[in-house]
Amino acid sequence: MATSQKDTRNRRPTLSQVAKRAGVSEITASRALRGGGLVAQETLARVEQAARMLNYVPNRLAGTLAGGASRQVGVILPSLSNIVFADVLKGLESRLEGGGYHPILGISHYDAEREERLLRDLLSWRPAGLVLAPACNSAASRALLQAADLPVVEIMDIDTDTADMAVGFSHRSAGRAMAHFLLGRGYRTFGYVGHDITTDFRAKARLEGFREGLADIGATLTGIRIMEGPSSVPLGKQGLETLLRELPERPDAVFFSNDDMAVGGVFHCQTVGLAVPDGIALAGFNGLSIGQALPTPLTTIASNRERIGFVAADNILQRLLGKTPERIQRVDFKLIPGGTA
Amino acid sequence: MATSQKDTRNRRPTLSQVAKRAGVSEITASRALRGGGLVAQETLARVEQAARMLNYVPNRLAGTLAGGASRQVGVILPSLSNIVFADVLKGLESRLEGGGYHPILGISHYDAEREERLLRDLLSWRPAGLVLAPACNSAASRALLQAADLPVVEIMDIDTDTADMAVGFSHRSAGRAMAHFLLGRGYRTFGYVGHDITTDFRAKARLEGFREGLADIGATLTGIRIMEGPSSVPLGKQGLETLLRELPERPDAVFFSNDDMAVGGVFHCQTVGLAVPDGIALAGFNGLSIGQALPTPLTTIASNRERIGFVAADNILQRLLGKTPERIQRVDFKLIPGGTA
DNA sequence: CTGAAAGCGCTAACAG
DNA sequence: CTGTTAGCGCTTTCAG
Repeated sequence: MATSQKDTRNRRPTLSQVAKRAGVSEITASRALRGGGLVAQETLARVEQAARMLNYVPNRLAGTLAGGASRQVGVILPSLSNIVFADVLKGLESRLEGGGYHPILGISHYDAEREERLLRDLLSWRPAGLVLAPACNSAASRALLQAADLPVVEIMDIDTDTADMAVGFSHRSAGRAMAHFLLGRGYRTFGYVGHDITTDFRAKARLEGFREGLADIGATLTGIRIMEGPSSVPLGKQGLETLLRELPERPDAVFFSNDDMAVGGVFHCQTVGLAVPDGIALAGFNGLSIGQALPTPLTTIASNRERIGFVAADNILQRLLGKTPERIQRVDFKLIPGGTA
Repeated sequence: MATSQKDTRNRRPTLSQVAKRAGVSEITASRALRGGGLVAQETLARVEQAARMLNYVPNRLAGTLAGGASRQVGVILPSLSNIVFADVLKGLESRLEGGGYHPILGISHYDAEREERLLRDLLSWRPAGLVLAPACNSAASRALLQAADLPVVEIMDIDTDTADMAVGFSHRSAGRAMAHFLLGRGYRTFGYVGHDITTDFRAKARLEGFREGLADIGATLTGIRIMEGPSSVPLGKQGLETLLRELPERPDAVFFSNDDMAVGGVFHCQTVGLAVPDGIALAGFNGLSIGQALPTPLTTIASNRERIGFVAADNILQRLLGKTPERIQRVDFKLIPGGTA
């Protein structure tokens, strides 16, 4: 009876079975399997063989609960709708994987409440660390993080207050940089086409920076078009079309919330036969490969997203090794002149 | 001494502390917090308050170990380099999140050995289920899955043997469909530009299907250009350029391994002033929004990637509820005529 | 180098 | 509706 119950409930071999088979105690089997040379060569071989024969897969829930380190890292991203956060995740995963760690993922959809719930959920798995691209700056989230007492890396922007560590660059500065570049090219009237900035506060920071940059010589935005929904190529196409229709005079240059949107702008111009950059100059943000493959490469600002993910993961791992990386790590943007502005 | 040790090691409040504070036993607190109405209203309120005051975050490692269901789902994808698998992951996450589950992620990089290691690693967390886009068909992986005794969904292609459940469509059929469509349009000579098909066996299946489809009327591929590295817009651009340079006669139509590559092809034609589709017809695969936003929308085959992820997650959850979804669930492709072929 | 004992934080199984 | 008892599978002490 008791046997049959065990059979149905959990047939997976346990460490104790491995130990029995190898003729050693549980703890010796444990030490052998975890490596570290605390066990005689011969014993090690016997345990390893026993494990192999039984097709043993350790139970890390038990291991972690008993005091081992977790080897899971919580990751909260606001979206997976464009390649940007996929790139970040790729960088994260590649560094974590190297250390034997795995990301547990949550998507906040730029929603504070959701972010908070995710934080709680992921924390309940007692991860070794946390990486998040904050969707906003909620006090509740901050409190949770502070109390959690584990390495936390906030990624993408470094302008907001940091609970623990931050990796990324200043989006505000990026906006300013683009403003200055376009001014340097001689453009004097400007438009902006963006996706929903009430949710994407980094896009908003870029826009603010852009405005500040223009203000440095007294220039301003003559037209702004904010589209609803997540950014995309079609949305940018539609956005530029709308902006130009609404505006009495065509601006010299248009800055887009990101490259997806800007490529859409390029397509609009191709469609209506408007020359770029002579008829109108266009600039994006992110440095996606698609923009660079256009017949006329897109003027944009490259962000090193994969590296941001990689460095963030690395910071967590460093911390777990007892080191203390810089609180704020810059992975800076780079302006790409391109040919559209 | 003992106290100070406890302080440093783990200051997080436990269920027992919550229980004490609420004046009930641990198990009552447990029942209260898990919901289900097994506890008196008043008791529930007291426990909830105690938990809130202590800022209690349950330890799911302990919970799962003690017999609860895991609420983690292992996910293995071959790549995050283009939007395709990000879309899948998005669909997966959105369904899992609704059920209170979270994905633990691994990227196989189309490598069998790596996939196997990931499988072991993820299994060691005792997930409630597994979703994977197989990178290949390794026997070792299959054995692991069979022995694991948990719901497993293989996604993307449904042509290969399925260990448990499968969600997706036949990539071979997709290739055939495109061949037939192009033949129907009157094209008679064909080229192919792809990325590395030794690793991406789904792209390979599409190519084989395409060949078969052409063979149905005795047509063949006059030129094939396989590029190294992961697919991208620049790679497709370069690929078409190379193909056309190498070929004595320009083919009527070129099929690309996917939309990223095909958009690159479109850009090449724009660059050299080759008319599409009159000078040359181009077709892709995936139905990415970028292709549809081109001045001339790309002829392609749309795959419903987000839905594949969603359905896969749903199958896992169904299974955990004791239901038995169809072993093979079709989320079919759809040919989009577009204007480039 | 190996082992015995104790316990991580929680929940299933029985009782009341 | 609530409590007691006994683990889950592993690792940390502390002893040899």
